[in-house]
Amino acid sequence: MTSDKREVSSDEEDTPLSQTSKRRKVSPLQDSDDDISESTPESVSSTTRSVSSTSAVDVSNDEDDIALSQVSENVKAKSSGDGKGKEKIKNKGRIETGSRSKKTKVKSESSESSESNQKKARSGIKKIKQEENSKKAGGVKKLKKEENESESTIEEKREEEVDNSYKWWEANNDDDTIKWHTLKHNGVIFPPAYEPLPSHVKLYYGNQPVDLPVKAEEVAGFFAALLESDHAKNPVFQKNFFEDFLQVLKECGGPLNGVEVKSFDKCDFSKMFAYFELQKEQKKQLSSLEKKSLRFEREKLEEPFKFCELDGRKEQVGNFRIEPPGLFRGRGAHPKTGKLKRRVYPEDVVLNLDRTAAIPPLCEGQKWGEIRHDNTVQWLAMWRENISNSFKYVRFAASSSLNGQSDFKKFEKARQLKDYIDPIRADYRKNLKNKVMLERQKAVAIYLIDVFALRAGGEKSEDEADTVGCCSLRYEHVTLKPPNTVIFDFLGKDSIRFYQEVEVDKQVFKNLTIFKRPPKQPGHQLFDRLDPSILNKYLQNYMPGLTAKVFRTYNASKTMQDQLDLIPNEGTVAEKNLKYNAANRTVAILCNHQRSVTKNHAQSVQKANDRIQELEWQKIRLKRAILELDKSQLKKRQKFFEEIDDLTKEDEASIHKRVIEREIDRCHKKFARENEKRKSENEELLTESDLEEWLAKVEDKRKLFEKELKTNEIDINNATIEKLEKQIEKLEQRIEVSCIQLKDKEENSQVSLGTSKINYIDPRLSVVFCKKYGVPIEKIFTKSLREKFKWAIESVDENWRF
DNA sequence: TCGTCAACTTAGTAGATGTTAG
DNA sequence: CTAACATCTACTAAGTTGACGA
Repeated sequence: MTSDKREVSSDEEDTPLSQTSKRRKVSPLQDSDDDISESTPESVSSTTRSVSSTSAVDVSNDEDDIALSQVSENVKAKSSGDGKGKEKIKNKGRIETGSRSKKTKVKSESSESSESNQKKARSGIKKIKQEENSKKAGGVKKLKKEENESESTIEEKREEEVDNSYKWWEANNDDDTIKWHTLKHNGVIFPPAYEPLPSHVKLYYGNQPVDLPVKAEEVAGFFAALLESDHAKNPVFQKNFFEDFLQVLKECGGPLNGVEVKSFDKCDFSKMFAYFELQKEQKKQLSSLEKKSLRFEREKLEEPFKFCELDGRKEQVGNFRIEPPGLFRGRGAHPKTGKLKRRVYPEDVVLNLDRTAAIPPLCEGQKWGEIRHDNTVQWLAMWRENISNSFKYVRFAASSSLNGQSDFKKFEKARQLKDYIDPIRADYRKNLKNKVMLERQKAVAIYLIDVFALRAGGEKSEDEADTVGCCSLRYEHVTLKPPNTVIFDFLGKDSIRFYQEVEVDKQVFKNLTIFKRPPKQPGHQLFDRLDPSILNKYLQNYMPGLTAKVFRTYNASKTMQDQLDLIPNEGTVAEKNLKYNAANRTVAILCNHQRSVTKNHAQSVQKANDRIQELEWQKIRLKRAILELDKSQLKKRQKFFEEIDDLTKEDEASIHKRVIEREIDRCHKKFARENEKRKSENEELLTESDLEEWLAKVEDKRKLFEKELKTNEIDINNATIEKLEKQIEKLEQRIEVSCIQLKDKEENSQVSLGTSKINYIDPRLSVVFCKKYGVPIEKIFTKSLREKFKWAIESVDENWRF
């Protein structure tokens, strides 16, 4: 289930060392590289070790640099010998995130004036606030925007339709700070109350059954349910779970039968686990009718929550169910993994809807945490979660107009980058030699982001998994191998490993060397003067709205376009589909989108290989048969018979064995199944002798194979050369198909195509591909993707290019 | 100027559902 | 038809980013 792709190290220890509340970055001494010697007023000291520069820009930084020696304690230092054993130096002064003063800003209510939004100012649109407007839903009239660069201004469509066929992409929707004018919905679905276990199912401590209070039993159950998963084997998970479990247990007065639960190791959850398994099994056993009616009930319950009304139109809601309580399943080496995720109640939930909307009813005695009317955001409800104290949102579905619009914007922005990318690239190449360290770091960072599709890499707190992106790369994540090879090895988002050995630009290599120069050491930031906000601010100078992540979108879509361009318009739909997937895969690899190999991947590859080998064997047999009919063929068609001795005797024997075993197995199964059926229909059962009979046939076959192996002679019952050749041809086709499928399977086993398809590849590329190549869109986009990308499907002709 | 954080986007996985080989 | 396998969806964790406040 879990693959080795995600690196987990649970042996991490926080060592409080310094009192500094802030993480300090370490900078190498000013660059003395040969390539910076021209003098500019700004020029920086070129003395290697001492900082003598008085130049404007970098002085202060240099002073920082001097302070280096003392800095190590302020630094998030990870000494890692083998990359496994990590040691964090924790910042003591960290503030507990929990105690934030909650300033509820009510944007929508407050007037125009408070919103100094540039976008608004620039576009000079009159905001139409929800209040002013809610009555005339749909009849929204906006002033036209004068400076919409790329788009021709389409006349505003004033549609009254209250269905979901609203085509926002045909409307002129220029303001996105106001997300809606009216918004009505029915709230959220809360998880069902906990149902206590039957009294015979218990946690055991040692061999004593423990009578847990209901609340504690629930928590124990969360763990029990995961008993056979990797989580339950993770010591951090166990520890966090157990702490929270004991806490809950204490709060409800301890076990009812006085057992003292102290040590995790003595807890035996297996009875509980077995019970859950049993329940699962029973659920599976239900008749299809029962299942159907259960499903029907569920649908009925969910129906009101599935949709909401936005500006008078019906739109789908995404995650309308509140997340149920459970154990937090953090990814990678998350320090909080296993902690109890508490139950969310109505009073924890903030609803967002318009002023005139009916407030969804609750049960007697319950009330919503807050009702808000904020039309500048696109969430319907939210609550604060207790693991990292952040918010969870109930939002629109992916197919909603609002999400579609932001998607569209995202891709348009990425497309826009086309027009700026050349100067940007020229600049960062140039700046690789900039005398100012900060500029150089920017240049290298953008290079990495552009070329290797790294993420921005924001700073993370100590109570999250230690993962990095570009700006947060540390000394130990980059290994330099002269002349210009770099090995990246770090954990990125979701603790997915990024490992690449690549050749880089000479100057980039040089700079990385500088960035790693002593006194820097493992644990120190490579880009000690950089963070995403600095980088993004810099990027904005090139193009409004340009940020680090746009490069990923741009490069992904650009790559896809290039790959699609290479595909010849020929072959079957299936073949084209395969080619599309290959293109998709290039992108996924670029973005490092991985997935874990499935539990039985190896096995299924083995199976497929066996299968192919068997086909080969059959083919060879047939060829031998031909030769038996006509020996002279061997000389005449050497090529045709070249693989005839490919299989060793051992290979052949093992194939025989496999085939025979499979057939025997099949006989047994068929026998069992058949009798099962007859039994239920009260027919006469097959007897053992029937089975014997089948097996005897297989045995005959086995003997035949055995003989064949000895004599090399094939039993040709009245086959002709022509017939044999026909069969061979068929086999060859099957072999080829199987090989392609296998290859595809192997290549895809660790690569996840979905993420790039959903988030990075401009869907219009896929639509154009389908149109041009006559591939049905259903082959490429699943139903939900077709809904999400409706705007692309309906708006593009086959000449469109990214 | 800086840190914080709300809001939105991107991410992999578990389990449901659909498909197919046998 | 059934099991095995592939595919899809729901779920929720984990990123990025701009706005905000001190």
